Amino acid sequence: MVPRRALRPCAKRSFLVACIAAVVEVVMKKEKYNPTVIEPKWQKKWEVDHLYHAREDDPRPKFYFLTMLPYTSGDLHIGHWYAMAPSDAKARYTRMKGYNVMFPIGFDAFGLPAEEAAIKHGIHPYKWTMANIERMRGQLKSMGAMWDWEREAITCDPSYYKWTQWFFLKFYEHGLAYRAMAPVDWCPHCNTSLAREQVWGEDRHCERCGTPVIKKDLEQWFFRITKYAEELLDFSKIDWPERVVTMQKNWIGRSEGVRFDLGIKGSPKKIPVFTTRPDTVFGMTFAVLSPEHPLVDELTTPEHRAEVEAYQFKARRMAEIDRLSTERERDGVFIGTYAINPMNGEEVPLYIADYVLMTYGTGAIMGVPAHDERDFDFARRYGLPIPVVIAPPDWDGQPLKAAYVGEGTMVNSGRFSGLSSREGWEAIADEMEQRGIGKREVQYRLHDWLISRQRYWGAPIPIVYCADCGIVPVPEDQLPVLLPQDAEFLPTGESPLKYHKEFLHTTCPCCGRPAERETDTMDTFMCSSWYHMRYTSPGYDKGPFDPVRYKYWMPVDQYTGGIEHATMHLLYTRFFTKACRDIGIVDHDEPMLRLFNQGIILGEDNEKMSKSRGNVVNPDEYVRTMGADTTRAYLMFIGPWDAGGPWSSRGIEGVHRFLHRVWDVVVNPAKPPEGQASPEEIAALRRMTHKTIRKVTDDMEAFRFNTAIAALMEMNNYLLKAKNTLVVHSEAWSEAVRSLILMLAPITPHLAEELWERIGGPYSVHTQPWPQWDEAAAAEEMVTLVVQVNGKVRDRLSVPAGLSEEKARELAFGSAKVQRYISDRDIVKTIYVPDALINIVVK
RNA sequence: GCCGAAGUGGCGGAAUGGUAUACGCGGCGGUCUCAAAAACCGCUGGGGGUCAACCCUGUGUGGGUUCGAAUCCCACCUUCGGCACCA
Repeated sequence: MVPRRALRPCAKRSFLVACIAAVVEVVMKKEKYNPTVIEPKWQKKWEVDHLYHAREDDPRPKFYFLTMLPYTSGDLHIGHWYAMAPSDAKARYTRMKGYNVMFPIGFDAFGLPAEEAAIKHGIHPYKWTMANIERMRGQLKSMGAMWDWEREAITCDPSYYKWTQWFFLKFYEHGLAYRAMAPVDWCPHCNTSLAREQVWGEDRHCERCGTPVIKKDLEQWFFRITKYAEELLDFSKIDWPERVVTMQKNWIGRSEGVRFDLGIKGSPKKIPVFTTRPDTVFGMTFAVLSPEHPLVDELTTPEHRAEVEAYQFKARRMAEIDRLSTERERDGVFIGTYAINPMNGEEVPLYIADYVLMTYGTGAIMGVPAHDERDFDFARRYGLPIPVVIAPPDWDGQPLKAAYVGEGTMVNSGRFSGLSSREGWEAIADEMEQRGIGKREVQYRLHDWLISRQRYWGAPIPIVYCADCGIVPVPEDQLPVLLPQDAEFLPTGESPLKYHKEFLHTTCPCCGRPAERETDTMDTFMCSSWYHMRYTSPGYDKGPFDPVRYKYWMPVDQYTGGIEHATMHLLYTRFFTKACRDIGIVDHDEPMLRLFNQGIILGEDNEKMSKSRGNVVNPDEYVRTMGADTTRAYLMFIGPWDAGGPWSSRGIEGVHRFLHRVWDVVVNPAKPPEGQASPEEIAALRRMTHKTIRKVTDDMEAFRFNTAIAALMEMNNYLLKAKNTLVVHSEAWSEAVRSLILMLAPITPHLAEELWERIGGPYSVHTQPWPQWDEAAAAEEMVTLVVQVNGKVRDRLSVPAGLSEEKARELAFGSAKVQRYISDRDIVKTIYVPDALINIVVK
């Protein structure tokens, strides 16, 4: 409080004026909208009444509405609000439409930031995470969303990760989890390996910290997601945004081709290669192995060995360090051996080059410079011939200046010459298959999912390594493998588990002799791949979920969240479901039937919000000053939800004013003299009400919150004018007010509940059915008929709806404004769009 | 480079073949006030006009289809997002 004497004279005066105004208001009984009072009041009541607890014995059809769970980073920012408030509005709307809606919430609680905090501030990750959850719960509750808190799940809780480990064991048992030595992406800052999906951008940086990654050879655990590559390309059972579907398709990267064997001069060995262009095989003038190809050593002749090994060394260093160069030279080294083209018996030099990746196809390719850009560059560099075998449509027979990768007519291709490249593709593939030297094959870009993380704060991988028994899964009845509480966090970032003797040393579950535990933990995306399953029955302890309740709720009917998870969480969770189905744990194919991706909320300066830019919006502040309802409604009003957009502190004030005016319409209607409004006035009011219900219903269905709110604003503006007229005494007025409150309920739940109570509605507004519109009441009696001459608007006429064409034409031709443009011209024709427009075409 | 989305007043946006700019912000004018703020009421794309009627023009740029195009087609430009030698 400011001491009284600190007030300057003018401040003193305005204080007095404010006091007088307040007194006047009380005397006049004009009550003001006060969200800071009504919001906590209703939140408390809803909680006490378990208003949002979803039950399985409800007779209405079930609807599982889910929003991606938040990560326990510590503070709820406006981005969380943007993801959750509109989603809550849609869930509430769905409930009012007659569904038994479950809208759960939980926390994604494992992960690096907790561990970083431990290293930096000496606070245990568990404590840090739990404190954050406590704080976030309070912030989430201030939003007034209809979350069923009784279903809350926290992924770092042993009662949760026990089942994460259980899923791992099931996957292992069914051959879907395996351990392999592989060159993996390693973040030198986070000191852990990463899945391919977590490495981003041109410079291949770590998704979390931005540090460029390096390659490291490590023994790691993988999930066999590639087994599902083909099925994951099938989106026919789900209704997901095209954007996500495209991204997943590209990520999986299916390509059809032929795998065939190249011969080797002076050796019975074969080199399998993969190509998507078997039609170009006669244009092969060299072949290339990846530097890491297992045959390199054997096929390198002594006189080339030194050079080859130097290149291999260089390639390896490149893979580890030099990842920033975008303009990579396509160089390589001849290894002294010749490969044989099985189609024409030609001998071609065999190279190694780092543009051929060991991780795709067979790690070896045929080099067809005329019809592949990379091969073209390579052949140019080493002076290799570039014969054309697919003639471009208007080819003049001259050497190509660039690779031609399109379709054309086959030339210089033996008996295949003259075929179109498309026909030749099939013909050559057929011949290779008949001769037993090749086979049609589908390749995917997708790699298996690397789940090992060399960090502490994750679910331990339930595996024991025994000198005698090898890899031994921890038996189910010994789950969970608990994370030790007393771990030491080293600033080197190395996993504390490695140095925790009691954790590391154990006995083999198989033979009972001393053995060591796996010290890596699981990728947190493993935890979030099944959290939606857990929500169906969170306390259940005989399995990850209660099969009966699971069957009732699953699959998720509507999922919402950010697009950034398109090729990570959203792909993993689909894989997870399919894997569980094949194991027999679940009986459906897809986890989430419909998906909606919200956009990103930007700072007031139209830039991405960040502390360094100083453009971060704190939702708590707005909740304190303007209320949660205003903040919710404003976020929905900014623009289309999937587009995101910049925050505006002026914009939110506009929405706040709107809510004040709603309050004014409902709580403080004027008192016009007694009397009856005219039938026309009543019809007009009803038209407004029913048109608005129709518009808002359509918009809510399609997630168009911005235009729904605009329609409610229009209706309220109408009511503000009407409230001084006699219509306030009519049933149409009560209907209008009721409808307005009901339509606001999903968007501004506290305000709606308060107003609903004040008009005497039965508690709660959120259990009321959504209002229905009457098409007849919504229909316009008079419409504006636009009169055009040659497509230019020349007049606007107010006419009764449903006007006949003849009558419309008569009126249009009767218009003086129109006559000016048609009087001395020939009328070619008229076009009539009922209740909208008439266009007179003249010459 | 390839793939995808999008370009509309001063700003966020609305309109997906038929009145361009709904709704909100901002701005201008007014009411209330000693004054200001708040609130409320008007006006508000640009240019012209005897500032009235009215006219011209206008949805990234240039073409096209159509009686009529922000909307459909072609080419280009810009911005954002995804992919990164995937044979």
